[in-house]
Amino acid sequence: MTQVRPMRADARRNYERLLKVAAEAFAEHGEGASLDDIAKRAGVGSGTLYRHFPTRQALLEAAYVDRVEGFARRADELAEELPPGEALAEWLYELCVGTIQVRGLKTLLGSAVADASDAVLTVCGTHVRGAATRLVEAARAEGTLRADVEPIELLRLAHGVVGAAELADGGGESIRRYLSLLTEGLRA
Amino acid sequence: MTQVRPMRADARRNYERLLKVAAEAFAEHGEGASLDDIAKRAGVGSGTLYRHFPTRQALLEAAYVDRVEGFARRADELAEELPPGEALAEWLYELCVGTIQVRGLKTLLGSAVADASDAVLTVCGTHVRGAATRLVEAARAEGTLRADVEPIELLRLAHGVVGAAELADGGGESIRRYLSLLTEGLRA
DNA sequence: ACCTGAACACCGTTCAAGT
DNA sequence: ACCTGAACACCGTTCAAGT
Repeated sequence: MTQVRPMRADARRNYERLLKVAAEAFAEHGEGASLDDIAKRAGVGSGTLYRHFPTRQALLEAAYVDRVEGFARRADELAEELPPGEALAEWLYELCVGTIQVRGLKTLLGSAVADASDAVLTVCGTHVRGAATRLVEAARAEGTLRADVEPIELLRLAHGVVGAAELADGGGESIRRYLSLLTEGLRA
Repeated sequence: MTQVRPMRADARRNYERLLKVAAEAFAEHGEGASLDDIAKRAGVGSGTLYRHFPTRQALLEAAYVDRVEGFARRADELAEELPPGEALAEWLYELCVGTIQVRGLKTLLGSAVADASDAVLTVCGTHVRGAATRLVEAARAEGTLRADVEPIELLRLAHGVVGAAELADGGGESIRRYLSLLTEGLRA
């Protein structure tokens, strides 16, 4: 799971600088940010970047894992403050807003809830799925959420809501609107 | 609107070959298909591609405008065959399935329903928005659709459903499931 | 009027050489 | 053990030269 041998001092320094610069670059340019640029701005050779993070996905995940953990913690906060149904609704709203505001996070959360029959479940996937499951179970027990809706379905639909909101202005009001339509349904 | 002067014979031939090859390439590799490759496969210089289609978006739209018109015609067929509510539901289903099956179409339809305060409305946008409006008005009049839902909102949500279904297996069953959740709502 | 394709800029990825 | 940066492959875009 974790490093057996500690990193050499220079390696550790490079690793951390890369993470910091990568988070900024992804936030600024989205998930397609230039890797070469990230390496340059971190003051390391491009090979060093690839040594630490073999794929773009690996770097993206490492750069944003803190934020995703933040969402998971926030779920438990909300569960203590609000009735289950409201806690779930508010959490989904905050998750969508965060996803749309921090560029690069959308792809990461998308792959975290993608059908991963082949790939191993990512760290981010574990966090976000766990949080959703806790909120969903409470809301189901309370009787405010359809019993047949799975946590993963809710996360995928939330990802879809973000996509829909992006086609509008991408602001919080669009997200509220589309989440509300999803919750209430489209029937007259 | 249309060409005033007809194209020179060789220009017209190149134009048509580019469209044909582009449709194949986008279907195969998605919207990111190599433009250089398209030019080569069509047997023209890369400059010729840019002359006819200044942006990737322009080529994408030209290559798929037929299909989008097909969706618009299909809306009117369904409106004749089924009650308004069912016609709308079936059309959205077919639209989503088509969007997911033909790679490259998703981006095109996305930008067709994007908030276009700055850009001019595209041809595809006009078609698809018109079709949705006709179906929505009928369903509203029938009383099976919430009166406050705009056609453009429905199209954006459908785009979101496609995104959600892609995170699952991307098959027709996922689309049916997510469209159903959207229609019925999430409440117990 | 239209086409060609070389030229340029940019990016991802690998790997030989270095410490 | 780790780093560097040149080298290679690939792609988008422009534009001078050609018909």
